[in-house]
Amino acid sequence: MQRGDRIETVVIGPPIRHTPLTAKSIGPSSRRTSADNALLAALPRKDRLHFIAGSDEVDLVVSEVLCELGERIGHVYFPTGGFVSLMVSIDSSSHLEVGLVGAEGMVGTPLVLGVPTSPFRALVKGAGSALRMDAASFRRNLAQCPALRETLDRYLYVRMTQLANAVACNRFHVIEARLARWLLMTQDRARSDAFHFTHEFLAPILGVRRVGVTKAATSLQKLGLIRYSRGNITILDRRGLMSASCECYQTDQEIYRGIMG
Amino acid sequence: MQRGDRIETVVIGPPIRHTPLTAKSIGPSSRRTSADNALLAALPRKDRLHFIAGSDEVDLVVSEVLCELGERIGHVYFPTGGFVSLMVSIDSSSHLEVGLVGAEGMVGTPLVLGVPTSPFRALVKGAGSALRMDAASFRRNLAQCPALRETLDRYLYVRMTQLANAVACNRFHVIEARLARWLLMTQDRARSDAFHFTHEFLAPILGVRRVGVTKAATSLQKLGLIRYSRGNITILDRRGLMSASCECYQTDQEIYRGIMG
DNA sequence: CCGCGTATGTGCGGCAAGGCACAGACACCC
DNA sequence: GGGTGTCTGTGCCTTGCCGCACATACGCGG
Repeated sequence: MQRGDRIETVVIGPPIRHTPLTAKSIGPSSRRTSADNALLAALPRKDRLHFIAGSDEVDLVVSEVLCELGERIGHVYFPTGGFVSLMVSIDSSSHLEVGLVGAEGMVGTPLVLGVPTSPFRALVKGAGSALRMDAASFRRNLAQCPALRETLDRYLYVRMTQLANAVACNRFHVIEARLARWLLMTQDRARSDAFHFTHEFLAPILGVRRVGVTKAATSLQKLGLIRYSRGNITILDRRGLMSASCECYQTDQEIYRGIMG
Repeated sequence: MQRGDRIETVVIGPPIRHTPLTAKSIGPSSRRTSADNALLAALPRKDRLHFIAGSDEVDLVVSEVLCELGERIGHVYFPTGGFVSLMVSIDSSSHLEVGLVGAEGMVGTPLVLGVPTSPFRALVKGAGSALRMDAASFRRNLAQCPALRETLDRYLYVRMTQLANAVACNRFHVIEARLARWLLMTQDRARSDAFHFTHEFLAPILGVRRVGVTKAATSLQKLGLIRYSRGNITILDRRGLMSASCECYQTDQEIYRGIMG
Protein backbone atom coordinates (compact mmCIF):
# COMPACT_ATOMS: atom_id res chain seq x y z
CA MET A 1 0.00 0.00 0.00
CA GLN A 2 1.42 3.33 -1.04
CA ARG A 3 1.19 6.47 0.90
CA GLY A 4 -0.80 8.09 -1.89
CA ASP A 5 -3.69 5.70 -1.85
CA ARG A 6 -4.17 5.69 1.89
CA ILE A 7 -7.83 5.19 2.60
CA GLU A 8 -9.82 7.22 5.01
CA THR A 9 -10.66 4.43 7.42
CA VAL A 10 -8.51 4.38 10.50
CA VAL A 11 -8.14 0.98 11.98
CA ILE A 12 -7.12 0.93 15.59
CA GLY A 13 -6.92 -2.60 16.81
CA PRO A 14 -7.80 -5.71 14.88
CA PRO A 15 -9.54 -5.44 11.54
CA ILE A 16 -13.19 -4.53 11.77
CA ARG A 17 -15.89 -5.06 9.23
CA HIS A 18 -18.54 -2.71 10.42
CA THR A 19 -18.45 1.06 10.54
CA PRO A 20 -15.49 2.29 12.54
CA LEU A 21 -15.96 5.06 15.07
CA THR A 22 -12.45 6.25 14.73
CA ALA A 23 -12.08 8.03 11.45
CA LYS A 24 -11.82 11.48 12.85
CA SER A 25 -8.23 11.76 13.95
CA ILE A 26 -6.15 11.09 10.89
CA GLY A 27 -7.00 11.50 7.25
CA PRO A 28 -6.15 13.49 4.18
CA SER A 29 -7.80 16.54 5.63
CA SER A 30 -5.52 16.53 8.66
CA ARG A 31 -2.40 15.07 7.11
CA ARG A 32 0.43 14.68 9.58
CA THR A 33 3.77 16.26 8.91
CA SER A 34 7.21 15.53 10.27
CA ALA A 35 6.80 18.27 12.82
CA ASP A 36 4.08 16.17 14.37
CA ASN A 37 6.67 14.03 16.03
CA ALA A 38 7.64 15.78 19.22
CA LEU A 39 11.23 14.57 19.24
CA LEU A 40 11.89 15.84 15.74
CA ALA A 41 9.97 19.03 16.40
CA ALA A 42 12.38 19.74 19.24
CA LEU A 43 15.35 19.87 16.87
CA PRO A 44 16.75 23.07 15.39
CA ARG A 45 15.20 23.62 11.98
CA LYS A 46 18.35 22.79 10.10
CA ASP A 47 18.92 19.51 11.89
CA ARG A 48 15.31 18.57 11.47
CA LEU A 49 15.36 19.16 7.75
CA HIS A 50 18.53 17.17 7.43
CA PHE A 51 17.00 14.33 9.35
CA ILE A 52 13.83 14.35 7.29
CA ALA A 53 15.79 14.38 4.07
CA GLY A 54 17.37 11.10 5.10
CA SER A 55 14.15 9.45 6.14
CA ASP A 56 11.01 8.33 4.40
CA GLU A 57 7.41 8.43 5.44
CA VAL A 58 5.68 5.12 5.90
CA ASP A 59 2.28 3.92 7.00
CA LEU A 60 1.95 2.13 10.29
CA VAL A 61 -0.37 -0.78 9.76
CA VAL A 62 -2.06 -2.41 12.72
CA SER A 63 -0.42 -5.65 13.84
CA GLU A 64 2.72 -4.86 11.91
CA VAL A 65 5.85 -5.77 13.85
CA LEU A 66 8.38 -2.97 13.59
CA CYS A 67 11.02 -4.92 15.37
CA GLU A 68 11.12 -8.31 16.95
CA LEU A 69 12.32 -9.11 20.45
CA GLY A 70 15.98 -10.07 20.40
CA GLU A 71 16.43 -9.35 16.73
CA ARG A 72 18.33 -6.77 14.78
CA ILE A 73 16.74 -3.37 14.46
CA GLY A 74 16.50 -2.49 10.78
CA HIS A 75 14.90 0.93 11.10
CA VAL A 76 14.01 3.52 13.66
CA TYR A 77 10.51 5.01 13.55
CA PHE A 78 9.31 8.42 14.62
CA PRO A 79 5.51 8.16 14.60
CA THR A 80 3.60 11.18 13.38
CA GLY A 81 0.26 9.51 14.04
CA GLY A 82 -0.81 6.11 15.26
CA PHE A 83 0.98 4.31 18.02
CA VAL A 84 3.13 1.34 18.78
CA SER A 85 3.23 -0.87 21.79
CA LEU A 86 6.42 -2.31 23.26
CA MET A 87 5.80 -5.85 24.41
CA VAL A 88 7.83 -8.33 26.38
CA SER A 89 7.10 -12.04 26.56
CA ILE A 90 8.27 -14.10 29.44
CA ASP A 91 6.98 -17.29 27.95
CA SER A 92 4.51 -18.27 25.29
CA SER A 93 1.49 -17.46 27.45
CA SER A 94 2.71 -14.43 29.37
CA HIS A 95 2.86 -11.20 27.47
CA LEU A 96 2.84 -7.67 28.71
CA GLU A 97 3.12 -4.18 27.36
CA VAL A 98 5.98 -2.21 28.90
CA GLY A 99 5.65 0.95 26.88
CA LEU A 100 3.47 2.82 24.44
CA VAL A 101 4.97 5.03 21.76
CA GLY A 102 3.12 7.64 19.78
CA ALA A 103 4.02 10.91 18.16
CA GLU A 104 5.74 11.92 21.38
CA GLY A 105 8.47 9.29 21.05
CA MET A 106 10.39 6.89 18.89
CA VAL A 107 10.80 3.18 18.25
CA GLY A 108 14.30 1.75 18.13
CA THR A 109 15.89 3.42 21.16
CA PRO A 110 18.63 0.79 21.53
CA LEU A 111 20.30 2.17 18.42
CA VAL A 112 20.77 5.44 20.26
CA LEU A 113 22.90 3.49 22.70
CA GLY A 114 24.77 1.72 19.95
CA VAL A 115 23.09 -1.63 20.52
CA PRO A 116 21.65 -3.16 17.36
CA THR A 117 19.07 -5.49 18.94
CA SER A 118 15.75 -4.81 20.57
CA PRO A 119 14.78 -5.94 24.07
CA PHE A 120 11.11 -5.91 23.16
CA ARG A 121 8.79 -6.42 20.29
CA ALA A 122 7.42 -3.23 18.77
CA LEU A 123 3.90 -3.88 17.57
CA VAL A 124 1.66 -1.35 15.84
CA LYS A 125 -1.60 -0.99 17.76
CA GLY A 126 -2.99 2.13 16.18
CA ALA A 127 -2.76 2.92 12.47
CA GLY A 128 -1.03 6.05 11.33
CA SER A 129 2.26 7.03 9.81
CA ALA A 130 5.85 7.51 10.82
CA LEU A 131 9.14 8.84 9.62
CA ARG A 132 11.45 5.90 9.15
CA MET A 133 15.21 5.77 8.81
CA ASP A 134 17.50 2.79 8.37
CA ALA A 135 19.85 1.92 11.19
CA ALA A 136 23.09 2.95 9.50
CA SER A 137 21.80 6.36 8.42
CA PHE A 138 20.40 6.90 11.86
CA ARG A 139 23.73 6.22 13.50
CA ARG A 140 25.35 8.66 11.11
CA ASN A 141 22.78 11.34 11.85
CA LEU A 142 23.28 10.77 15.54
CA ALA A 143 27.04 11.24 15.28
CA GLN A 144 26.70 14.38 13.18
CA CYS A 145 23.99 16.07 15.11
CA PRO A 146 24.53 16.72 18.83
CA ALA A 147 21.06 18.17 19.24
CA LEU A 148 19.52 14.94 18.03
CA ARG A 149 21.64 12.88 20.35
CA GLU A 150 20.85 15.14 23.26
CA THR A 151 17.11 15.03 22.64
CA LEU A 152 17.08 11.28 22.30
CA ASP A 153 19.19 10.87 25.43
CA ARG A 154 16.55 12.71 27.34
CA TYR A 155 13.88 10.60 25.75
CA LEU A 156 15.77 7.50 26.85
CA TYR A 157 15.73 8.76 30.39
CA VAL A 158 11.96 9.17 30.15
CA ARG A 159 11.57 5.62 28.83
CA MET A 160 13.73 4.30 31.62
CA THR A 161 11.86 6.14 34.31
CA GLN A 162 8.55 5.02 32.93
CA LEU A 163 9.81 1.45 32.87
CA ALA A 164 10.81 1.71 36.51
CA ASN A 165 7.36 3.01 37.37
CA ALA A 166 5.74 0.30 35.31
CA VAL A 167 7.37 -2.31 37.51
CA ALA A 168 5.67 -0.86 40.54
CA CYS A 169 2.41 -0.17 38.73
CA ASN A 170 2.07 -3.76 37.60
CA ARG A 171 2.98 -4.97 41.06
CA PHE A 172 0.57 -2.87 43.08
CA HIS A 173 -2.32 -1.66 40.99
CA VAL A 174 -5.49 -3.54 40.17
CA ILE A 175 -6.63 -4.31 36.66
CA GLU A 176 -9.37 -1.72 36.61
CA ALA A 177 -6.98 1.12 37.42
CA ARG A 178 -4.45 -0.08 34.91
CA LEU A 179 -7.08 -0.40 32.22
CA ALA A 180 -8.23 3.14 32.90
CA ARG A 181 -4.66 4.32 32.65
CA TRP A 182 -4.15 2.52 29.38
CA LEU A 183 -7.29 4.00 27.87
CA LEU A 184 -6.10 7.48 28.76
CA MET A 185 -2.68 6.88 27.26
CA THR A 186 -4.30 5.55 24.13
CA GLN A 187 -6.70 8.43 23.89
CA ASP A 188 -3.78 10.84 23.96
CA ARG A 189 -1.94 9.02 21.21
CA ALA A 190 -4.95 8.28 19.03
CA ARG A 191 -6.06 11.88 19.46
CA SER A 192 -9.56 10.54 19.50
CA ASP A 193 -12.00 9.46 22.15
CA ALA A 194 -13.26 6.42 20.30
CA PHE A 195 -11.30 3.43 19.13
CA HIS A 196 -11.60 -0.25 18.46
CA PHE A 197 -10.10 -2.88 20.76
CA THR A 198 -11.68 -6.12 21.85
CA HIS A 199 -11.16 -7.44 25.35
CA GLU A 200 -9.30 -10.33 23.83
CA PHE A 201 -6.91 -7.86 22.28
CA LEU A 202 -6.46 -5.87 25.47
CA ALA A 203 -5.72 -8.85 27.68
CA PRO A 204 -2.09 -9.49 26.66
CA ILE A 205 -1.38 -5.77 26.87
CA LEU A 206 -2.33 -5.69 30.53
CA GLY A 207 -0.98 -9.18 31.09
CA VAL A 208 -4.32 -10.58 32.28
CA ARG A 209 -7.06 -12.91 31.08
CA ARG A 210 -9.72 -11.75 28.69
CA VAL A 211 -12.29 -12.12 31.47
CA GLY A 212 -10.25 -9.83 33.64
CA VAL A 213 -10.58 -7.12 31.03
CA THR A 214 -14.30 -7.78 30.69
CA LYS A 215 -14.82 -7.31 34.40
CA ALA A 216 -12.77 -4.14 34.61
CA ALA A 217 -14.38 -2.69 31.49
CA THR A 218 -17.86 -3.54 32.72
CA SER A 219 -17.10 -1.77 35.93
CA LEU A 220 -15.80 1.35 34.17
CA GLN A 221 -18.89 1.32 31.99
CA LYS A 222 -21.19 1.06 34.99
CA LEU A 223 -19.44 4.08 36.41
CA GLY A 224 -20.38 5.92 33.23
CA LEU A 225 -16.76 6.57 32.27
CA ILE A 226 -16.68 4.65 29.04
CA ARG A 227 -19.04 2.95 26.65
CA TYR A 228 -18.21 -0.01 24.54
CA SER A 229 -19.73 -2.74 22.50
CA ARG A 230 -18.05 -5.37 20.42
CA GLY A 231 -14.71 -3.66 20.52
CA ASN A 232 -15.85 -0.11 20.00
CA ILE A 233 -14.69 1.85 22.98
CA THR A 234 -15.74 5.42 23.59
CA ILE A 235 -14.41 7.54 26.37
CA LEU A 236 -17.27 9.46 27.94
CA ASP A 237 -15.68 11.02 30.98
CA ARG A 238 -12.00 11.67 30.81
CA ARG A 239 -11.92 13.35 34.21
CA GLY A 240 -13.61 10.41 35.84
CA LEU A 241 -11.33 8.00 34.06
CA MET A 242 -8.37 9.85 35.48
CA SER A 243 -9.57 9.35 39.00
CA ALA A 244 -10.37 5.71 38.30
CA SER A 245 -6.86 5.17 36.98
CA CYS A 246 -3.75 4.94 39.10
CA GLU A 247 -1.62 8.01 39.53
CA CYS A 248 0.89 6.42 37.20
CA TYR A 249 -0.83 8.11 34.28
CA GLN A 250 -0.18 11.54 35.65
CA THR A 251 3.25 10.60 36.91
CA ASP A 252 4.25 9.47 33.43
CA GLN A 253 3.04 12.71 31.92
CA GLU A 254 4.86 14.80 34.48
CA ILE A 255 8.06 12.94 33.81
CA TYR A 256 7.75 13.50 30.09
CA ARG A 257 6.94 17.16 30.46
CA GLY A 258 9.60 17.71 33.07
CA ILE A 259 12.33 16.23 30.94
CA MET A 260 11.30 16.93 27.38
CA GLY A 261 10.03 20.41 28.18
CA MET B 1 35.01 6.54 59.39
CA GLN B 2 38.09 6.74 57.24
CA ARG B 3 39.09 4.29 54.65
CA GLY B 4 42.24 3.45 56.62
CA ASP B 5 40.53 2.21 59.71
CA ARG B 6 38.02 0.00 57.96
CA ILE B 7 37.23 -2.87 60.21
CA GLU B 8 37.10 -6.45 59.14
CA THR B 9 33.43 -6.99 59.85
CA VAL B 10 31.25 -6.86 56.80
CA VAL B 11 27.74 -5.83 57.53
CA ILE B 12 25.25 -6.81 54.90
CA GLY B 13 21.86 -5.67 55.91
CA PRO B 14 20.87 -3.99 59.12
CA PRO B 15 23.34 -3.78 61.99
CA ILE B 16 23.94 -7.07 63.75
CA ARG B 17 25.29 -7.65 67.18
CA HIS B 18 26.27 -11.29 67.06
CA THR B 19 29.00 -12.87 64.99
CA PRO B 20 28.47 -12.14 61.32
CA LEU B 21 28.80 -14.94 58.83
CA THR B 22 29.88 -12.66 56.10
CA ALA B 23 33.42 -11.60 56.79
CA LYS B 24 35.02 -13.56 54.04
CA SER B 25 34.44 -11.49 50.96
CA ILE B 26 36.01 -8.13 51.66
CA GLY B 27 38.77 -7.17 54.01
CA PRO B 28 42.32 -5.89 54.07
CA SER B 29 43.55 -9.23 52.81
CA SER B 30 41.45 -9.03 49.69
CA ARG B 31 41.36 -5.29 49.18
CA ARG B 32 39.38 -4.25 46.13
CA THR B 33 40.96 -2.17 43.46
CA SER B 34 39.49 0.01 40.77
CA ALA B 35 39.79 -2.81 38.26
CA ASP B 36 37.23 -4.66 40.31
CA ASN B 37 34.50 -2.62 38.75
CA ALA B 38 33.66 -4.27 35.47
CA LEU B 39 32.71 -1.07 33.67
CA LEU B 40 36.00 0.61 34.49
CA ALA B 41 37.93 -2.56 33.81
CA ALA B 42 36.54 -2.53 30.29
CA LEU B 43 38.19 0.82 29.53
CA PRO B 44 41.53 1.18 27.79
CA ARG B 45 44.26 1.50 30.41
CA LYS B 46 44.86 5.16 29.73
CA ASP B 47 41.24 6.14 30.04
CA ARG B 48 40.87 4.07 33.15
CA LEU B 49 43.79 5.73 34.85
CA HIS B 50 42.51 9.13 33.89
CA PHE B 51 39.13 8.30 35.30
CA ILE B 52 40.55 6.95 38.52
CA ALA B 53 42.73 10.02 38.96
CA GLY B 54 39.59 12.12 39.00
CA SER B 55 37.70 9.94 41.42
CA ASP B 56 38.07 8.97 45.01
CA GLU B 57 37.47 5.73 46.82
CA VAL B 58 34.71 5.71 49.40
CA ASP B 59 33.13 3.18 51.69
CA LEU B 60 29.60 2.08 51.01
CA VAL B 61 27.84 1.95 54.34
CA VAL B 62 24.68 -0.08 54.69
CA SER B 63 21.50 2.03 54.60
CA GLU B 64 23.33 4.97 53.15
CA VAL B 65 21.34 6.76 50.44
CA LEU B 66 23.57 7.50 47.46
CA CYS B 67 20.89 9.42 45.72
CA GLU B 68 17.32 10.22 46.47
CA LEU B 69 14.36 9.73 44.18
CA GLY B 70 13.67 12.89 42.25
CA GLU B 71 16.66 14.75 43.59
CA ARG B 72 19.86 15.97 42.09
CA ILE B 73 22.60 13.43 41.61
CA GLY B 74 25.71 14.70 43.31
CA HIS B 75 28.05 11.84 42.48
CA VAL B 76 28.25 8.72 40.39
CA TYR B 77 29.47 5.52 42.04
CA PHE B 78 31.28 2.56 40.56
CA PRO B 79 31.12 -0.12 43.25
CA THR B 80 34.19 -2.29 43.68
CA GLY B 81 32.56 -4.35 46.39
CA GLY B 82 29.22 -4.23 48.16
CA PHE B 83 26.01 -3.48 46.36
CA VAL B 84 23.30 -0.93 46.01
CA SER B 85 19.63 -1.36 45.42
CA LEU B 86 17.55 0.90 43.21
CA MET B 87 14.17 1.46 44.80
CA VAL B 88 10.99 3.08 43.60
CA SER B 89 8.13 4.14 45.86
CA ILE B 90 4.65 4.49 44.53
CA ASP B 91 3.32 5.68 47.82
CA SER B 92 4.42 5.64 51.40
CA SER B 93 3.61 1.97 51.87
CA SER B 94 4.52 0.55 48.49
CA HIS B 95 8.19 0.15 47.81
CA LEU B 96 9.96 -2.07 45.36
CA GLU B 97 13.44 -2.76 44.14
CA VAL B 98 13.84 -2.29 40.40
CA GLY B 99 17.55 -2.94 40.12
CA LEU B 100 20.59 -4.19 41.97
CA VAL B 101 24.00 -2.71 41.31
CA GLY B 102 27.30 -4.26 42.32
CA ALA B 103 30.80 -4.26 40.92
CA GLU B 104 29.35 -5.04 37.51
CA GLY B 105 27.60 -1.67 37.21
CA MET B 106 27.27 1.91 38.29
CA VAL B 107 24.96 4.21 40.22
CA GLY B 108 23.96 7.50 38.67
CA THR B 109 23.13 6.41 35.10
CA PRO B 110 20.90 9.43 34.39
CA LEU B 111 24.00 11.60 34.27
CA VAL B 112 25.18 9.57 31.30
CA LEU B 113 22.07 10.80 29.52
CA GLY B 114 22.59 14.33 30.65
CA VAL B 115 19.76 14.31 33.15
CA PRO B 116 20.76 15.52 36.61
CA THR B 117 18.01 13.86 38.65
CA SER B 118 17.44 10.28 39.65
CA PRO B 119 14.25 8.31 38.97
CA PHE B 120 14.91 6.02 41.91
CA ARG B 121 16.49 5.98 45.29
CA ALA B 122 19.88 4.30 45.43
CA LEU B 123 20.24 2.59 48.78
CA VAL B 124 23.30 0.66 49.96
CA LYS B 125 22.32 -2.88 50.90
CA GLY B 126 25.71 -4.54 51.14
CA ALA B 127 28.76 -2.86 52.61
CA GLY B 128 31.84 -2.41 50.47
CA SER B 129 33.54 0.36 48.60
CA ALA B 130 33.19 2.31 45.40
CA LEU B 131 34.94 4.77 43.19
CA ARG B 132 33.08 8.03 43.37
CA MET B 133 33.15 11.05 41.10
CA ASP B 134 31.24 14.30 41.31
CA ALA B 135 28.68 15.01 38.62
CA ALA B 136 30.56 17.80 36.87
CA SER B 137 33.81 15.86 36.60
CA PHE B 138 31.92 12.87 35.39
CA ARG B 139 30.27 14.82 32.60
CA ARG B 140 33.66 16.12 31.60
CA ASN B 141 35.18 12.64 31.54
CA LEU B 142 32.28 11.44 29.49
CA ALA B 143 32.75 14.14 26.89
CA GLN B 144 36.49 13.54 26.69
CA CYS B 145 36.48 9.80 26.58
CA PRO B 146 34.44 8.05 23.89
CA ALA B 147 35.28 4.61 25.26
CA LEU B 148 33.72 5.52 28.58
CA ARG B 149 30.63 6.84 26.92
CA GLU B 150 30.35 3.78 24.74
CA THR B 151 30.71 1.38 27.64
CA LEU B 152 28.17 3.21 29.72
CA ASP B 153 25.75 3.40 26.81
CA ARG B 154 25.82 -0.36 26.61
CA TYR B 155 25.35 -0.59 30.34
CA LEU B 156 22.32 1.64 30.04
CA TYR B 157 20.86 -0.73 27.52
CA VAL B 158 21.36 -3.58 29.98
CA ARG B 159 19.64 -1.60 32.74
CA MET B 160 16.76 -0.82 30.45
CA THR B 161 16.33 -4.38 29.30
CA GLN B 162 16.46 -5.64 32.85
CA LEU B 163 13.85 -3.08 33.82
CA ALA B 164 11.58 -4.29 31.05
CA ASN B 165 11.99 -7.86 32.24
CA ALA B 166 11.39 -6.79 35.82
CA VAL B 167 7.97 -5.52 34.83
CA ALA B 168 7.01 -8.96 33.60
CA CYS B 169 8.77 -10.77 36.44
CA ASN B 170 6.88 -8.84 39.07
CA ARG B 171 3.68 -9.35 37.19
CA PHE B 172 3.86 -13.10 36.64
CA HIS B 173 6.19 -14.73 39.12
CA VAL B 174 5.37 -15.82 42.64
CA ILE B 175 7.17 -14.55 45.71
CA GLU B 176 9.15 -17.72 46.26
CA ALA B 177 10.69 -17.64 42.78
CA ARG B 178 11.47 -13.96 43.06
CA LEU B 179 13.07 -14.43 46.45
CA ALA B 180 15.24 -17.22 45.07
CA ARG B 181 16.24 -14.97 42.22
CA TRP B 182 17.11 -12.16 44.56
CA LEU B 183 19.25 -14.39 46.74
CA LEU B 184 21.20 -15.51 43.70
CA MET B 185 21.73 -11.96 42.52
CA THR B 186 22.88 -11.00 45.98
CA GLN B 187 25.19 -13.94 46.27
CA ASP B 188 26.90 -12.89 43.06
CA ARG B 189 27.39 -9.34 44.22
CA ALA B 190 28.33 -10.14 47.80
CA ARG B 191 30.71 -12.78 46.50
CA SER B 192 29.74 -14.82 49.52
CA ASP B 193 27.18 -17.46 50.23
CA ALA B 194 26.19 -16.10 53.60
CA PHE B 195 24.74 -12.73 54.43
CA HIS B 196 22.50 -10.97 56.86
CA PHE B 197 18.99 -9.85 55.96
CA THR B 198 15.88 -10.11 58.06
CA HIS B 199 12.55 -10.89 56.49
CA GLU B 200 11.41 -7.45 57.52
CA PHE B 201 14.27 -6.00 55.50
CA LEU B 202 13.58 -8.14 52.46
CA ALA B 203 9.86 -7.37 52.29
CA PRO B 204 10.06 -3.89 50.72
CA ILE B 205 12.64 -5.13 48.24
CA LEU B 206 10.24 -7.68 46.83
CA GLY B 207 7.30 -5.39 47.41
CA VAL B 208 5.49 -7.84 49.70
CA ARG B 209 4.59 -8.26 53.36
CA ARG B 210 7.10 -9.53 55.84
CA VAL B 211 4.97 -12.65 56.27
CA GLY B 212 5.18 -13.26 52.55
CA VAL B 213 8.94 -13.41 52.83
CA THR B 214 8.70 -15.71 55.85
CA LYS B 215 6.57 -18.16 53.94
CA ALA B 216 8.75 -18.16 50.86
CA ALA B 217 11.94 -18.45 52.91
CA THR B 218 10.51 -21.27 55.00
CA SER B 219 9.63 -23.09 51.85
CA LEU B 220 13.10 -22.66 50.35
CA GLN B 221 14.58 -23.83 53.62
CA LYS B 222 12.39 -26.93 53.66
CA LEU B 223 13.66 -27.70 50.19
CA GLY B 224 17.15 -27.61 51.64
CA LEU B 225 18.23 -24.75 49.40
CA ILE B 226 18.99 -22.19 52.06
CA ARG B 227 19.38 -22.00 55.80
CA TYR B 228 18.60 -19.00 57.87
CA SER B 229 18.00 -17.90 61.40
CA ARG B 230 17.47 -14.46 62.72
CA GLY B 231 18.60 -12.79 59.57
CA ASN B 232 21.60 -14.96 58.82
CA ILE B 233 21.00 -16.46 55.44
CA THR B 234 23.25 -19.15 54.02
CA ILE B 235 22.91 -20.51 50.54
CA LEU B 236 23.30 -24.27 50.65
CA ASP B 237 22.39 -25.32 47.15
CA ARG B 238 22.97 -22.79 44.43
CA ARG B 239 21.90 -25.16 41.70
CA GLY B 240 18.65 -25.94 43.45
CA LEU B 241 18.04 -22.27 44.08
CA MET B 242 18.43 -21.61 40.40
CA SER B 243 15.70 -24.04 39.54
CA ALA B 244 13.49 -22.66 42.29
CA SER B 245 13.96 -19.15 40.92
CA CYS B 246 12.35 -17.79 37.81
CA GLU B 247 14.30 -17.80 34.58
CA CYS B 248 14.68 -14.07 34.98
CA TYR B 249 17.90 -14.65 36.86
CA GLN B 250 19.51 -16.40 33.95
CA THR B 251 17.94 -14.05 31.43
CA ASP B 252 19.45 -11.07 33.24
CA GLN B 253 22.86 -12.66 33.22
CA GLU B 254 22.68 -13.54 29.56
CA ILE B 255 21.71 -10.00 28.69
CA TYR B 256 24.62 -8.61 30.65
CA ARG B 257 27.10 -11.03 29.15
CA GLY B 258 25.73 -10.63 25.67
CA ILE B 259 26.04 -6.86 25.73
CA MET B 260 28.98 -6.16 28.01
CA GLY B 261 31.05 -9.02 26.66
C1' DC C 1 19.65 -16.90 84.32
C1' DC C 2 16.04 -13.70 83.63
C1' DG C 3 13.84 -10.30 81.00
C1' DC C 4 13.43 -7.69 76.86
C1' DG C 5 13.61 -6.78 72.16
C1' DT C 6 14.04 -8.49 67.78
C1' DA C 7 13.03 -12.11 64.57
C1' DT C 8 10.22 -15.72 62.98
C1' DG C 9 6.01 -18.78 62.59
C1' DT C 10 0.96 -19.47 62.40
C1' DG C 11 -3.81 -18.89 61.94
C1' DC C 12 -8.05 -16.75 60.17
C1' DG C 13 -10.81 -14.06 57.11
C1' DG C 14 -10.91 -11.54 52.84
C1' DC C 15 -10.03 -10.09 48.09
C1' DA C 16 -8.10 -9.89 43.41
C1' DA C 17 -7.34 -12.66 39.86
C1' DG C 18 -6.61 -17.22 37.47
C1' DG C 19 -8.61 -21.61 35.15
C1' DC C 20 -12.35 -23.49 33.12
C1' DA C 21 -16.80 -23.81 31.21
C1' DC C 22 -20.75 -22.21 29.18
C1' DA C 23 -24.47 -18.91 28.06
C1' DG C 24 -26.12 -15.03 25.70
C1' DA C 25 -25.69 -11.25 22.17
C1' DC C 26 -24.69 -8.94 18.25
C1' DA C 27 -23.09 -8.34 13.28
C1' DC C 28 -22.61 -10.06 9.09
C1' DC C 29 -23.39 -13.20 5.21
C1' DC C 30 -25.69 -16.21 2.58
C1' DG D 1 -34.32 -14.41 8.30
C1' DG D 2 -31.68 -18.06 9.87
C1' DG D 3 -27.01 -19.77 10.43
C1' DT D 4 -22.23 -18.66 11.84
C1' DG D 5 -18.53 -16.66 14.00
C1' DT D 6 -17.01 -13.20 17.06
C1' DC D 7 -17.46 -10.73 21.22
C1' DT D 8 -19.10 -10.28 25.85
C1' DG D 9 -21.05 -11.73 30.38
C1' DT D 10 -21.49 -15.05 34.25
C1' DG D 11 -20.67 -18.70 37.46
C1' DC D 12 -17.86 -21.78 40.27
C1' DC D 13 -13.75 -23.26 42.29
C1' DT D 14 -8.82 -22.45 43.28
C1' DT D 15 -4.72 -19.82 44.44
C1' DG D 16 -1.62 -16.37 45.88
C1' DC D 17 -1.33 -12.75 48.65
C1' DC D 18 -2.92 -9.18 52.07
C1' DG D 19 -4.33 -7.45 56.80
C1' DC D 20 -4.41 -8.38 61.32
C1' DA D 21 -3.39 -10.63 65.48
C1' DC D 22 -0.98 -13.42 68.29
C1' DA D 23 2.36 -17.09 69.53
C1' DT D 24 6.89 -18.67 69.91
C1' DA D 25 12.06 -18.53 69.63
C1' DC D 26 16.39 -16.77 70.04
C1' DG D 27 20.25 -13.68 71.63
C1' DC D 28 21.98 -10.29 74.28
C1' DG D 29 22.68 -7.52 78.33
C1' DG D 30 22.08 -6.88 82.94
